[in-house]
Amino acid sequence: MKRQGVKPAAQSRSKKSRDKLVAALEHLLHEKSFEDITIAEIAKEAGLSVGAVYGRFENKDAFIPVIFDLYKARQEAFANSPDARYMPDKEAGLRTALRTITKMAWSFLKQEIHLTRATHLYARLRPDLIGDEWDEMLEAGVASYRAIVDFFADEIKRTDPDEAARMLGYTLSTLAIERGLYPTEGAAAALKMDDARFTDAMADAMYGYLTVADT
Amino acid sequence: MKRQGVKPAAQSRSKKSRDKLVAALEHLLHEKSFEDITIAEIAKEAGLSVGAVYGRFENKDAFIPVIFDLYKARQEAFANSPDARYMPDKEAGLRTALRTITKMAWSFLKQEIHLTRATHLYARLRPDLIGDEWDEMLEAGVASYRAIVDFFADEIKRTDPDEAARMLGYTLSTLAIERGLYPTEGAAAALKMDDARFTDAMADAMYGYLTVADT
Amino acid sequence: MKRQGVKPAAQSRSKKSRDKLVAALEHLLHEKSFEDITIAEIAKEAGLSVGAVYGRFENKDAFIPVIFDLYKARQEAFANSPDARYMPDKEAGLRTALRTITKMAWSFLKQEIHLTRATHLYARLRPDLIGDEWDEMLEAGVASYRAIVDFFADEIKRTDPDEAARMLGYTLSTLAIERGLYPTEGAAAALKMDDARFTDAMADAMYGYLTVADT
Amino acid sequence: MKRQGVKPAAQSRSKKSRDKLVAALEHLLHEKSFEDITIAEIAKEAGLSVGAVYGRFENKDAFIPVIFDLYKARQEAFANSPDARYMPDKEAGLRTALRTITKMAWSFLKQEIHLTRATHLYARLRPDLIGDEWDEMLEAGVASYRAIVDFFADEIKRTDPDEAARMLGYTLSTLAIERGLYPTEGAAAALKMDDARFTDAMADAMYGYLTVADT
DNA sequence: TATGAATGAGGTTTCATTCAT
DNA sequence: CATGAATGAAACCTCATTCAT
Repeated sequence: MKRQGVKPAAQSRSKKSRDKLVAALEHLLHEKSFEDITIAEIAKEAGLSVGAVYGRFENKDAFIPVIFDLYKARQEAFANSPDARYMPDKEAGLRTALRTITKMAWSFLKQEIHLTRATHLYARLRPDLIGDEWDEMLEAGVASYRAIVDFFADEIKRTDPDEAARMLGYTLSTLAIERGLYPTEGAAAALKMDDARFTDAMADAMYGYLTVADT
Repeated sequence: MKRQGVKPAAQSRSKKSRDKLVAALEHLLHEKSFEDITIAEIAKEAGLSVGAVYGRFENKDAFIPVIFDLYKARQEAFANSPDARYMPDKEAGLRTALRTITKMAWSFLKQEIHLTRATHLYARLRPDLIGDEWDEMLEAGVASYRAIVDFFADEIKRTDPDEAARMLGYTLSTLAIERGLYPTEGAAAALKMDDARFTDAMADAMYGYLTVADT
Repeated sequence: MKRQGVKPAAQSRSKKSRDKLVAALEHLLHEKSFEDITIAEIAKEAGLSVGAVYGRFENKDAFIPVIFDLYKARQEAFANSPDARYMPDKEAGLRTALRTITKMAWSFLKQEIHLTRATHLYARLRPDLIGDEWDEMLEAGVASYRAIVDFFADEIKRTDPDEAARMLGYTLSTLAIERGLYPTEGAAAALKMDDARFTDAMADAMYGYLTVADT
Repeated sequence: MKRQGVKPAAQSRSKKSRDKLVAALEHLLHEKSFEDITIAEIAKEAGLSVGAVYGRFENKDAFIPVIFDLYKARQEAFANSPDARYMPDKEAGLRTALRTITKMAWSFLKQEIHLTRATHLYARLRPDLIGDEWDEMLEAGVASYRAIVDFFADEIKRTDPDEAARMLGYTLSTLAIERGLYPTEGAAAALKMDDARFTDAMADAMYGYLTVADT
């Protein structure tokens, strides 16, 4: 499915321009929100003209899906990186598995805070601009959590493994992102723990959730 | 502490105008984000002129603390309402207590989604505009969770009750807000549960967390 | 002639209010230009309300003649003060007389810089708001210079004493005001002399002018 | 030194727009004060849009240095024009030289009254917006007067030639500007002379000043 | 008459988008 | 295709003046 608003790159020069613009945007996202970034700034940062931006992107909104795509690409890259190569180990048990997973997720988040922030924000502000891949990505996440749940089925007391996997995904993602993005504002401000303690606490909560019967 | 940017109201007419403006803003927040609301709209909604707005508020930013205050007031009102009158019951046990609490919190959230959304957003976008009361509110929340933790001390295995109370507060608040505000976007989109099941799941996760030894 | 725009004061309370307003305006003129002073500021400085200002003055412009009147009153007060009691002395001669006069004029100027500035500025910006008294004041000045010219007629070579008196008034006033009001800006900035040397230089220029035959 | 607030023009179209804006401003200055001129008027007069104005000038204040520059350029142009080509002549003497100079200065002033008015006003209202060139211009003026003083050294009785040159510059400039800009208001209103008589009177005053011993 | 809240016209400024070169 | 100047629709904000209390 062709992404709406993004123009095709007929020449390789264009492809390069597009990449420069995306890199420029990502760079600027480290400093300020997308809302506060102007087209002129993106152009300047990319070493291109304003007109060139509109040669590649139909309008400013067309950059938003790019942020999503970038985020998704980073996530996939991380999933395939040595840091994320993880094989669950029956011996070690569910709790250890969860602790490993939360550490990995946290590690990814720290690397990509600016993209996560923007993605997070615009998934809420402009949900209309996200494509179906978003759902696919979420479902892929659910599937990988489901694999864990199935792998440790004997330790787990939840009756609905799909629901359990979804709650697992939702909770870990939400808790990590909130603290990752806004450690000093909002609810996380009252959380007086270091990162290691925090990831373990999340793992413990999930361990408790999974191992408690849902009557 | 006088709120910066909000002008004092010497006449009662002025007080009424301020109230009208605040009510107008709150009403508009149901429909759109603060960013997208113009001063002219607030004025019109309040049945006043643009100048009257500036007579009460130094500039548009001066409305942001008002949103915080409103949110805080609603929370306090809820805490003192019959809906929130809850006495923990030793017989019923920790798990029941947590399920009651999550239901109550969820109920409040549903009532005040628009304020929560705005508060949540601007606590992140403009942290400079929040006063110290925010921290006080957070700490009050921690204290109430601490009371629960202490009350059910015999059921709880966590060694650090303060840390446990903070994790409790952080998790419940974060998970509820995320689903409450953005049920169909972001991580919550993959969460296929009804509200009752969701609040119970949160409660279970916290029950599991508290009753698992932290080795 | 009733001053246009200034309302009559029927009660003595009003008279007092008017005086308070005028004093407030004069005080504010020390700090900023009339243009930059708002009605609200004048009211506040006077300890009155905005409405009370409009009870005494039809509009903001109605304050301008007040500035003129104030200036005129100060000038008259100075003219009748011991500092300005000056009797020309034949023995001492014209040059000495001129030096005395320039010193006196300079002294007045230093006292009333803020009023002179405002008067000067608004005589140019809003000439329509000055009454006939201005011309009367100018002519009174010419008359007093004419008295000097006549008194020292034997030293003076100018054929037209009226013209000489007018040039005298114009030059002394203009040169003094420019340096007095804007010592560091404009032409005065290049004038590296102390005040005494400056007043003497003006006197010398006038002495030279009067004692040179006009062919 | 690049002028602050004025944006660089990369394309020649832009340069033309800037020129159009400056010309438009100058044209409007014939009719009203800078204060009373709006950005929209400048834009309209230049046949451009409001946005185009902000493309060339950071804000309204950025026009003020332009007025100064324009004034300076006009002065330099005049200095190099045939009208101002003047060689002092020992035979003719100092008095003749001064009369020629005052006539020339007056002639320039009459040509550029609107610019002089604006320059004069804003040098006082916004001294922060003038660059160093202003001082340079003043000193250049002093230097040219100093040349006259030195040239006619034998006729002159003043002991300090630098001071004499500065007083000469200050007096001629100040007296001419006052009458030139506000012939019917302020002190000049009482000056009943035609222009020729006035320039001669200024010359005579300066002649008298220079040829009187300063004891 | 006094008060000060309310009015609203008018100005400045921003920036996504277009388009002549 | 690239450039960046030009457009113009909003938005914010000010303050002299009015007017209900």
